[in-house]
Amino acid sequence: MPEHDHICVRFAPSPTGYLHLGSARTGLYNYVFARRHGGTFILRIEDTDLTRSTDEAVVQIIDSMKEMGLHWDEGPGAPGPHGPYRQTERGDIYREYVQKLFESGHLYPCFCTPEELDAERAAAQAEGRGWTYSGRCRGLDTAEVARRQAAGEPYTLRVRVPEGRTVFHDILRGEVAFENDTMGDFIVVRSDGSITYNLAVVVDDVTMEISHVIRGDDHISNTPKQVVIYRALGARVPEFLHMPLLFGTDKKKLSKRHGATKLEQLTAEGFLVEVVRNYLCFLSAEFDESMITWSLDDLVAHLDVTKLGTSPSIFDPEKLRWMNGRYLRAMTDEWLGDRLVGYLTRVGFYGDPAGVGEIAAQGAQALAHAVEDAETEHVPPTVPDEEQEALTRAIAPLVHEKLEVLADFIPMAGWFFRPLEFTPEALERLRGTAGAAETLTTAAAGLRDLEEWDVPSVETLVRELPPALSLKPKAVFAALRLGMSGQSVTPGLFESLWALGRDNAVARLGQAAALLG
RNA sequence: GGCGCAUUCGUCUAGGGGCCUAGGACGCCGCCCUCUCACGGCGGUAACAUGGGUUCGAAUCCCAUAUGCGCUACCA
Repeated sequence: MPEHDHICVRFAPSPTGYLHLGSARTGLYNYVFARRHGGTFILRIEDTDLTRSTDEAVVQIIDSMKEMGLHWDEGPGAPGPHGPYRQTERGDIYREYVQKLFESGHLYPCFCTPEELDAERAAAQAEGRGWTYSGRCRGLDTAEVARRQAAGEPYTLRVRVPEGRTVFHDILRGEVAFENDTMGDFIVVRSDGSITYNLAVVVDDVTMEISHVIRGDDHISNTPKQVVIYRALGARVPEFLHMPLLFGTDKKKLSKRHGATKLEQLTAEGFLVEVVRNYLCFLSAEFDESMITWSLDDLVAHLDVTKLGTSPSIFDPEKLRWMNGRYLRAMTDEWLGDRLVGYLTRVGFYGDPAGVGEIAAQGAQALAHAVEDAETEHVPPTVPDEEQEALTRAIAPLVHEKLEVLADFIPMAGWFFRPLEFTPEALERLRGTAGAAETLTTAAAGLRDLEEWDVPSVETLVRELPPALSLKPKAVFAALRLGMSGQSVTPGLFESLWALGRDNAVARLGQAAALLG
């Protein structure tokens, strides 16, 4: 996009809640675009809606941005030449521009009351006609305006929209045209003196010298109004890029009903930010496996925002899971160990392995909700003791290829951290396994007497068991697996026994054998 | 209602007039590998919204229709 001397983009969320994944995606693309073209990335908070905006939401948005690694050049906490960066702090600027527009004759006062307008609108609706403002106050002469203002009649300021059509360029769709009479003379300053969204964005984008407006395509219909304002201001109209929206699996705009829609919840479920970030980028773009492990810098180097698709994409948790697993497997065991320790700490696993295990058994979302509750109440997570941390790192290689999300660690390996325990079903299964008691006692004795405590020795011993006891290997493995863990699904048997440590392994098998007696 | 945007397997997409009996990925199914669960490998299932044009030839161009979404506010 080289025709601009300086590329400057902005991401402008309104702080009415946490950072929605769809918005996160918009922020991402803005960031990538800015970095790719050596431009400036501004974070602007659109908090003109006082009733819905909260400072807490601002903090959350900032946290999410930081977690994704999206650093802004200018914005909250990063002062620059285009500040302030919250709309509520830009009142003087807006007033100045309203003055300008008014003096140049692009604005006129309108004394129509909301009631009158509503009535007109209702009438038009009843007849099945479209409605736009009639322009009744457009031709009021100055004397009358002065008289009514003096009388204290409330009024709004409307834009004198010119005849003709408004055409703008969208990078993804080309020329988009609107007939001007479909927008009517719209309000830009309310009767209480506050200004409306369409004016605020334009003034902000003009004063911030934004060269490219990258936002969701739900803004396409607003764009012609904004273009009219740019023209009235004599300002250069930026390039637009309206990205397709993100939907849930029911083809509706993504919302809380679709489960995880915010980054924090996804990471609490065991997804990695890096993966969520990349996944968000690859929607609306061609998928290539090598992209899975891309870093933010790779994204900047390879992702061409101007080649996105134009139809809405659906957020597919299944594919995200798969990508997460691929990413995990591409990393080293040490890396996985670090991440697991961090994740398990966050979800409170080390403080209560059994309790967290139960919650996790109800599903990743249940776990995420529990984490969210703890975090909003600022409950400090329990850090692992030395033994727990070492055990986690020792197990990491054993579960590495079995994990799709980090949370999968808990059902797969949580038993390592708890005393041996059986559900009635598990015990039943152990009883039903041929030669279980004999297998357990023999194995326990063998392990106790093993010369070297390493995986090959354990394996050799265990593999000698079936012929020695005249049992099928399957039966022997099943008995030992159940006997050491109380579960029928675990990481590899030999490795698990080894990781347990000799004493622990022998003790567990002994306990299990005792239960059968 | 008006205006706008969108429309290829269930999902993400490739495709920009003949290379398409439409390719890849997730999911799903089957087989192989295998101590459970997985990983991995192999194979399979499944789509051009509909109707008209234009053209020797259309998933690709044009027009309608349908469907979805958005805007149509003194919301952002």
